[in-house]
Amino acid sequence: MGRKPCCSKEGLKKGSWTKKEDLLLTEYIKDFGEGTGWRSLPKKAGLLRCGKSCRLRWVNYLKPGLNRGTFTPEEDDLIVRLYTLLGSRWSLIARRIPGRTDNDIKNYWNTSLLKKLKAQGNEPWKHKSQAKKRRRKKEKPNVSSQINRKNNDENKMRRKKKDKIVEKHNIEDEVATKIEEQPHTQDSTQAVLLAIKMAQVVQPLLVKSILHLKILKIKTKMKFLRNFK
DNA sequence: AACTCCTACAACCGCTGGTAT
DNA sequence: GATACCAGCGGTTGTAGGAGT
Repeated sequence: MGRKPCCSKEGLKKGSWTKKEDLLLTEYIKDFGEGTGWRSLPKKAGLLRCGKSCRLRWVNYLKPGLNRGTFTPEEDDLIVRLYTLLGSRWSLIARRIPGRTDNDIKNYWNTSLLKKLKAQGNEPWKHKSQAKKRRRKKEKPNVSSQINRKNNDENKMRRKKKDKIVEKHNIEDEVATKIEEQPHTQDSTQAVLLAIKMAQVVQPLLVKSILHLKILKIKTKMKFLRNFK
């Protein structure tokens, strides 16, 4: 049984948002907050949009505190460094740049920054596409139930070690902070070199966190098998 | 003025992880 | 354990508007 697509329902509006729609969404979130569930929000707010579309509009455009101005050299520098280390994990990068959204940064990267870097002969590290990686996984024949089963097992384990995952996030934070602490440079060649250098510094931290999780997974499995006996 | 091309960015789509039942 | 739902993420597409001819 497949999942119903959320945005293909008949009667739902697509395309650019009108001022009236923006107002309805803003007013609703002002009154009831973001945490009421995006799925049900459009109906409650009187909008003919899907929840996903509402979320995107709010997060990327209407949310207070967004910085919609041009990117500063400092921001460019930070984006380059974070991209070199993290790849296209835009949400993670956006969290380190106040007022900027993942969509903003992604667009800016794809339309301006990448070209700028290429023109200067400074192509940053190429990271494997996350979506392609995901799609490759999906291409395996008839594996949805296997994946689900695997996911469930992992979910249970994850619940047990939630605290440990928090530790991993702390390490990621530590890494990002280390990058931010580096002095700003006007020259993008230096920025890329610095980023590579930083990647070498923080790599052991990330490897440590990944290994940590893998060990935990094995330990949990062993424990489960012992109990099963 | 009319057309084409290019750029920037808003919005969409498909997917995954987390969670509830 | 299986299934379904939801929120969020990242790649891609659509399009408005500006620049060039």
